[in-house]
Amino acid sequence: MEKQTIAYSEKQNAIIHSAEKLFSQTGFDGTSVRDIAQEAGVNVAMISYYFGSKDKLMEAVFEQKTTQMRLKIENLLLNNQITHLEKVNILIDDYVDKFVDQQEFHKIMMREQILEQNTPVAALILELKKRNLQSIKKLIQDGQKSGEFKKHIDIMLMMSTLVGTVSQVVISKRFYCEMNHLGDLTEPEYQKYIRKKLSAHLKNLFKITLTNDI
Amino acid sequence: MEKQTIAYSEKQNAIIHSAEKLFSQTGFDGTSVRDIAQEAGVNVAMISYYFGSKDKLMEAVFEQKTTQMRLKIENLLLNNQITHLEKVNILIDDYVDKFVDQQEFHKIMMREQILEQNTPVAALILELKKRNLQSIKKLIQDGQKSGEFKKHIDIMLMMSTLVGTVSQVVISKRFYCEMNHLGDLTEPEYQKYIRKKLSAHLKNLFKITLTNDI
DNA sequence: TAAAATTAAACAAACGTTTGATTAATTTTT
DNA sequence: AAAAATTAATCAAACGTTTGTTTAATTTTA
Repeated sequence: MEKQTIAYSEKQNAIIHSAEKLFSQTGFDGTSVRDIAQEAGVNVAMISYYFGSKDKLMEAVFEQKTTQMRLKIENLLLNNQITHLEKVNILIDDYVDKFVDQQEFHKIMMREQILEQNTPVAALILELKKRNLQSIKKLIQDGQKSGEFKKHIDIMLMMSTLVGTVSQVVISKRFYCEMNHLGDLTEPEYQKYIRKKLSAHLKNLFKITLTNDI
Repeated sequence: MEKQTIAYSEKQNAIIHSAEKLFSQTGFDGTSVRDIAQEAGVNVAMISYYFGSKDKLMEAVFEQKTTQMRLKIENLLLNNQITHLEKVNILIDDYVDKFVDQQEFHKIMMREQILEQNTPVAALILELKKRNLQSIKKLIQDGQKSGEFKKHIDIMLMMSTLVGTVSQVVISKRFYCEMNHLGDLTEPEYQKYIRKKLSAHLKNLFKITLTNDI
């Protein structure tokens, strides 16, 4: 029984979108419902009217985003035309793209993870991470059975390196630009740049960690 | 002209310590000055009296912590008895220890980095990161000159992997325990466990990335 | 006794939410 | 088809709390 995606009206989408933007920029507690209403161009009351509360609005943001957020691993696992390392590489690119494209939402997610709370949102994050980890575990184990990958691999640690490296680079944009003298890059230019860098860096890390090749 | 550390009274230290704890647990905006005062066992007015404002209290937390936070790299660079890779390994352990020991403060730092603001606190973080990166750059370059390290190394990316992996593991404690069936570990036991895991994992990553050895 | 520390009380401002009224569109009844 | 009833959307205003900060009085310290 799949949970069906709720169809929102234009105004509801405007509210969700504005909330995502402002939660990302100033945090949940740092953003007032009046800020959100103004950004979305609606009356304050509409937030309670449509979503019930500020907390429920946050949940709505998560419900909508997490459904788009799942890695495209299920189909990938069935493909027999490519090696397991190539599958890993595709996953890396997929993850980097998702994080860079949806970085506003990912910043919200990161902050929520740091707060160790038992909110519905925290449960959603945990569920998403579990699902992704299980799929990747399967992929790695297949690679091990075929002899393509090493035997002893700590998948949790490798995932932490993947997720951690990407988030670190994305949230350190200012620092990264200043240190590498990239000051004049526009946002899309910077995104293109780090996407490439991150992809190559992580593929290399995974290759030398997973495989027996030099 | 070194900025001298301010000597705080017992009550002032209690306030700073409580603020650090609560900011870490519920965020800056999610923590009220009354919460802090109660946790510290002082009157609300004492916060304004001693620190001027809630923002200034946050700065005081940072001022105090960031001075303890610098990597012990300066002395390390002068040591000629050990290889450059051994120096890198010491740095990794130092960083892992600092992050795990001071994880409350590190969580505050992470959240502040995600908010892209131009606060005094953001400036302090940037300064700290710059200083650490410069020292590590020096260490890597020395290793390259001696032929111990490869020629083309993206130090920013490697640092992002170090910082990112550690933070990811620390903030994902619940997820990590559940996935690895470590539910019954006490906090110190868990810390000991991930400290060891992280250290070995990162040393391995750095070795195969930096050196020409297999 | 002068200075510093501490307190309860008060402050305006901002917070999330609710209210009652109004509009416009839709449905039901005549 | 006209009239009446119902519904959903929208709004300004107000609600009761909580926010960070200040005041003025009191106690403690030196």
